Amino acid sequence: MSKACRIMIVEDEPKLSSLLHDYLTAAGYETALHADGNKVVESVQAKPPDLMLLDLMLPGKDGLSICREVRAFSNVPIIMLTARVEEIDRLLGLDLGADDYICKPFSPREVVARVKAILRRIAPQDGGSAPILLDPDRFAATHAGKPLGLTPVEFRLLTTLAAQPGRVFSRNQLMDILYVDHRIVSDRTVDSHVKNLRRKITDAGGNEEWLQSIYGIGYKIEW
Amino acid sequence: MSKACRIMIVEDEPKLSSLLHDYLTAAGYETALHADGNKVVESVQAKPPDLMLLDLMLPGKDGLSICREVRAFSNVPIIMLTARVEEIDRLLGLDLGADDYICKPFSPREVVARVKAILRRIAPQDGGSAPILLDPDRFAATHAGKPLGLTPVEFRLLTTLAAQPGRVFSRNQLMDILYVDHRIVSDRTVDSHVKNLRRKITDAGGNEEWLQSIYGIGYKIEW
DNA sequence: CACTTTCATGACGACATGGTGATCAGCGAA
DNA sequence: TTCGCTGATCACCATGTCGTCATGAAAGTG
Repeated sequence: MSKACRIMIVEDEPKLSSLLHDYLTAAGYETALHADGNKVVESVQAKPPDLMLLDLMLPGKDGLSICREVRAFSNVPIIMLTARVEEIDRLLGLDLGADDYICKPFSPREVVARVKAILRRIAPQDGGSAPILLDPDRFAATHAGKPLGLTPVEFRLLTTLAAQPGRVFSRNQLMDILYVDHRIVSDRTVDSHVKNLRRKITDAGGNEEWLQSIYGIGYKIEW
Repeated sequence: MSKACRIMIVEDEPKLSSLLHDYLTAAGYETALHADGNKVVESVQAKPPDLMLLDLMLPGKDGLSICREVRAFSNVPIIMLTARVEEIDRLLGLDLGADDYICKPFSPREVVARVKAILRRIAPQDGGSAPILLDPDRFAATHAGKPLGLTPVEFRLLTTLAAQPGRVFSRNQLMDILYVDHRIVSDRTVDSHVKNLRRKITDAGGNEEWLQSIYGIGYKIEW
């Protein structure tokens, strides 16, 4: 399976937390739940998530303190959930170091959108999640230090897919991106490049399941 | 009720944008204006609007690139504004992921009507009432985090029904939507797909009564 | 209740799709 | 030129998916 981003949800209202869990899971994230503020900081220390959704009002330790304490040792992105708009200004003034603030009631889609936005923003510095490193400048792809030795087309293909892990690209989309001049090539050409790419990935010690085909749809990267 | 929806208008012609602003405001929406394409993507990331009106030809970054970049992190509805009818076909072929295309010159009333239509269409998704979540990008349908593992036909069928919960679709309507090429298939084929879909829904812990048959009419989703 | 229509289900064959290796053209370097 | 590399296409096979049918159950009708 994949190494999806882990989102920690700290929210005492069960309906809200399960709603968030469902939407985030559907968007390809893993979730970790805390219904009160008691063990949150320890949990973040033990197993740091990739992002935190932190309710302000909590039984046990409140979100404000949690945010401060976490910030003392971690730069993990934090989105604060607040009950009232007016609070946001106050929180901004406190300079907690949270990355975003969302006011209840919120649409789960909006939350997912902001999560995606933040994770995307910090993605470049987050090299840990992707087992294959891509360096456009050097035109080099490496896995565990081993260079894959990709051809130009293979490199563009991998870069495209890896830019949005989990998203499925149709062959037409891939060809549009691979060939800016919109030349007409056979669908099977993509298959061929995928085949070669998979071989080079496994040759370098990678997992061939990283590059998955979705029957009747296209291809995606999942790690 | 929820607060007013924010519509982002990206249009370099001042007369047009102020016209759109006036009509949308009159219709009860808030607006955010961009006269060129330079900071649009950043703005969408920072404060996602509920819908975007995006002109194709822009100073700075063009609408095509903006659409692609926004789609990389957001499912916000996008309506593209184009100068010529012929362009629409080309844009459709590029599979940008825009939700609608409007050709200049357009009547502001028409734009407002389409905006309303799209926001109404996606509104149900915001409620969080749907127990099964659909993500076209990932080609993923999940219930409580569990993936259903749908085939392309099943995914289209479920998407169609779930887009308008409660509405009954006849088998002919479903076939029309499932097969753009209008091939002739037996009515019973729909039954088969419904059967498989129901099984996968229940396998994932869902309720098989969600997908109901209406005797003599067709099928509907009810949740 | 008898009869008809409609639906659910499992099985099966036809077909579409994906994986793979072979082949060939284009192209630059030796 | 020949060689080697890249990239595009094809043929073949395996597998997944789809459409249809037969059968029995359920729903509607008179």
